[in-house]
Amino acid sequence: MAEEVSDTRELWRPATGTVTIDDVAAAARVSPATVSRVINNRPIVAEGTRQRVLDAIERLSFRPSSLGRSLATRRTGTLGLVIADITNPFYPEIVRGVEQAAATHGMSLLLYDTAEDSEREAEALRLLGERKVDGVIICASRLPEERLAALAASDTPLVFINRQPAVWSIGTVDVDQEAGAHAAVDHLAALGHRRIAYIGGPEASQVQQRRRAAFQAACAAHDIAILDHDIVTADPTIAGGQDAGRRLLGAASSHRAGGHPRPTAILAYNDLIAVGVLMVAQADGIAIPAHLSVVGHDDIPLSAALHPALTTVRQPMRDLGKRAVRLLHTHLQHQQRDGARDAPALVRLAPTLIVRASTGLAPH
Amino acid sequence: MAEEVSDTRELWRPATGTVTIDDVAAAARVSPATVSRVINNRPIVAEGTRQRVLDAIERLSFRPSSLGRSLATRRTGTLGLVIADITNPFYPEIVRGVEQAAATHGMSLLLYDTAEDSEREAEALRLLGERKVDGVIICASRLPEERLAALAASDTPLVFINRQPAVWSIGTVDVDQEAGAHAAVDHLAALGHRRIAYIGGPEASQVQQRRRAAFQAACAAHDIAILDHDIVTADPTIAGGQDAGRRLLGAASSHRAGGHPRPTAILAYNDLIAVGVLMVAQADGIAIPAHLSVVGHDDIPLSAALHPALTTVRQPMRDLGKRAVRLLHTHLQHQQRDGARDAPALVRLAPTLIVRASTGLAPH
DNA sequence: TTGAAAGCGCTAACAA
DNA sequence: TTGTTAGCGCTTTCAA
Repeated sequence: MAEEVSDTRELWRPATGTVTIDDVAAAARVSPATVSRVINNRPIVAEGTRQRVLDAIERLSFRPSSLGRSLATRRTGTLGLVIADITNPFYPEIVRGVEQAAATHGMSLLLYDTAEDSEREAEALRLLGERKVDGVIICASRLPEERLAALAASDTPLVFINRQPAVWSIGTVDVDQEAGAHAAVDHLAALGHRRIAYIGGPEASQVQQRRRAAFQAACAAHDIAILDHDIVTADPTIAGGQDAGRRLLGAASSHRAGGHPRPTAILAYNDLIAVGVLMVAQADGIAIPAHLSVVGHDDIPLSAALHPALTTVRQPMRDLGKRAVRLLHTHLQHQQRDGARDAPALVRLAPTLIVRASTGLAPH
Repeated sequence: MAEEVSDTRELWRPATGTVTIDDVAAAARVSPATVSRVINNRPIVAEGTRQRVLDAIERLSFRPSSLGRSLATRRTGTLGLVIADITNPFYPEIVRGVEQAAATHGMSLLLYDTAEDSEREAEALRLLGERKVDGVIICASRLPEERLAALAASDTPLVFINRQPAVWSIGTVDVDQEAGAHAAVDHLAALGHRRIAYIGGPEASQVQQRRRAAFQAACAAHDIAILDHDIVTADPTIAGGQDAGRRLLGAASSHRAGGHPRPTAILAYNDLIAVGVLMVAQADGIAIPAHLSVVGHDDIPLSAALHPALTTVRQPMRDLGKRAVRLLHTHLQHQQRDGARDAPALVRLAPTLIVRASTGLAPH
């Protein structure tokens, strides 16, 4: 008889396509509430009942819908991750870190790649607002403060990677850019370099601003003067680096030969730019590191594979991702008990200078 | 008076935290249905009413919850994307393609990075089953057919990238591996190479199987004999390539000097492996391409930046992603009109041999 | 230990 | 053109 009923159900169901908790309840001759208790491992279910329910679940191959559940519990088990450029090898490492940490808590990832476009960043934030994710991690936000504030007005917990916004948020995980730039300049100074150029990245990036300022401070600390035209900016790509490299190296040698001999060392905003510089230098017959030393930032896998291998300020990418998730997760736990909002947290990780073959003694 | 009411509402709301469609309806003095019509741009709303509703939405800063909507419409506007390894530069390009195409249709991306682990792939598929995404794209599935069949039993439309499974699915987008391997071998043969080795990737990868088979067929077509120990496998990483390179190059010269002189050319499963080979060759003083020619697969950005730059069989990564979304999307449209299921589609894209500096005339 | 009932936020007939 | 009503699939008091 019970078979009859469940059979009928199973015949009905294919019409709509989905097996629901009510189907399982009917098949197991219990109430939906009990099925809910079983799938959520509530201990207060008689063993016999539990088995009957589990059987029915198996028989109907029931998959509880997270939509219904989310609506009822106000939890989606989903994290939003907004990143600036997935094709820049820096970011996949962060995604990996976030993904792993999220998986630990059984959470899924809604990914938005903004392609360094703040409009798309805004759109992603808008979409995430509707999707009621449990939290959002923004990696390398390019949005101006005002717009950020407007979008962050939502009640979704927000964690930033590599940006400390003025707006309220759970917190920020970033890297001590000052320490990184100092280490790089110290290294170059120790090699005897007195003329160092800096190739910056996207001006909208807080990291870029901090790296440049730290570079200037570090040079000052070493009594190294910086020529105005030795600070340039570039797209944070290999092509951008080639372009900037040509301006920095080509201009000096051809247009104003003798006027401003070219710098003996270059610090780049990221490794991709540094790689571009390496390429144009080699094409121009400028020997690395004999004639020119180059230092990057990030330590993407590519950097170790190059010839010469790139000296760079390594960023702990995976950790950035993991710590961001941890921040979010502890906040979510906290929030459940008491609704209190703590002050924004700041987790600052240390970079590491990785010395490789692209830096050497200053020429002369 | 209306002000009074909405004010009261606004004071109430913060308690629960969310503004709902009912709040807006009350504030605008219309029914929830009308608010729904407005936010979905249904044309049958009087202009005056629409304005009142829009005002209320603005005033309460109402963000419709996609959870409620999804539950009611049975559409989530979300795509699942399962990829094998986000840190392999091959995949971010595909993610970018998928993301862009998905954004075109206003869809979001649930990303799962399996780290080349089929258990995590299974877990991702399980999670996606509960999340009722509108469709799933699996890029480089590593799951054995049986398990895939079990998991694919779900009613979620499935599109594969770079795998043609036996199980039913919407379809597959892949690359003509045979054409790629043939082009590579033709190129090497034309340069006079008669001893070519192949370094394979993950055996669970259908692409790997097809590339190796095509390599063998192409060699046969050129009357090139393949030595057994000239076919090896490696992790699809730079480290894996270094390892395989050492086995292939080191073993020949040291252990059995004179017995089997080393191959004069190597075709690698992917560019990362090829880069690893390049590195150990250079470390061992084997000149590229004078003593050894190397060809990779993919054309990741790194490949053009190397010295020597890598000759490789370029895969149209972005297009793979875009076409996969297109397949899914047209299916979803189709499905709405008639529930008919078409036969699985197969979109096969052409690779391109990119000749660079890592290949040259065979020695002698 | 179990069930009944209400409700999470939205849409979609059907009426009016 | 608008409102009423009934769900979508699940959880969760409160009673039994």
